[in-house]
Amino acid sequence: MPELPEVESAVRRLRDAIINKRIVRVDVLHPALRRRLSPARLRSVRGMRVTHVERRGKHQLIGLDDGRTLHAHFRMTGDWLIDRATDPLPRFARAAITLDDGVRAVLNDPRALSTLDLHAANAAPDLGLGPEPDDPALTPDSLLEVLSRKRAPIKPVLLDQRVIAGLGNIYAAESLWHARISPSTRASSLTRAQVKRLLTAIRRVIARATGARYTDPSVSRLAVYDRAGKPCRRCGTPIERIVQAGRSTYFCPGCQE
DNA sequence: ATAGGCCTGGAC
DNA sequence: GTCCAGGCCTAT
Repeated sequence: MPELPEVESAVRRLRDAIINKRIVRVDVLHPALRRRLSPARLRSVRGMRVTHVERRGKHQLIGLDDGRTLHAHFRMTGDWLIDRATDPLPRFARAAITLDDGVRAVLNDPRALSTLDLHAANAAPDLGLGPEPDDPALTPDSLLEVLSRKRAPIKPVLLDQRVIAGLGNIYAAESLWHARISPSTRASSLTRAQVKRLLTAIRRVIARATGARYTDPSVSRLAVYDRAGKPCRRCGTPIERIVQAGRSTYFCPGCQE
């Protein structure tokens, strides 16, 4: 599910479900969660009240009233499903947090790659993130400056969360298509005009996806992602799929320079 | 920069 | 069966 827009949607639903409530029960339902913390430690959030729920990039930070922070990351296929403690658990439930009013937030994740971490009070985690796409401090010039030091192709650079927080494989490709920039262009060789178009495109793509109703990044409204062989919506040239840094990249060889 | 690993399901 | 997957870390 989850790039910035989908995580933002999930955070909003989670916030509505748990803010200012007390956690009365925590269920750890998949052994892979142990990779980050023991079930006993995760269960130690029982009894805490939720003070805030925030998103940073693709990370989710859940503030507890003892000062600790529960830190969730969906990786590839995670999502929050909000239901009631009396409901049957969803098929891919990996953890469940029950609140004092009977509402339950279920971490549902078919691939079980999601992570939950717990940070001590007064220990704000360093997430290693660059600016959010809508950060006013992010400007064509600041982005140009960062990209000028990157020798890799622009597409994998856009996946580097230290450059811009929250972009993932789909919206990086979509943004490059909108900006008419080839994903193979060396980041440091982008012109200022191209960087300006790219930033505008990123903001448009993210804003539009964030406003969309959460289902999946509904394939039909995507310009290039997963459209290999299909005609470019702008120039008709068949969309190509290549692999960069181990990830699929979709682009139009006809109108992306 | 690339490959492999984490996990599992779905499409073919 | 095989391949692919919206993320990200570690090792080579």
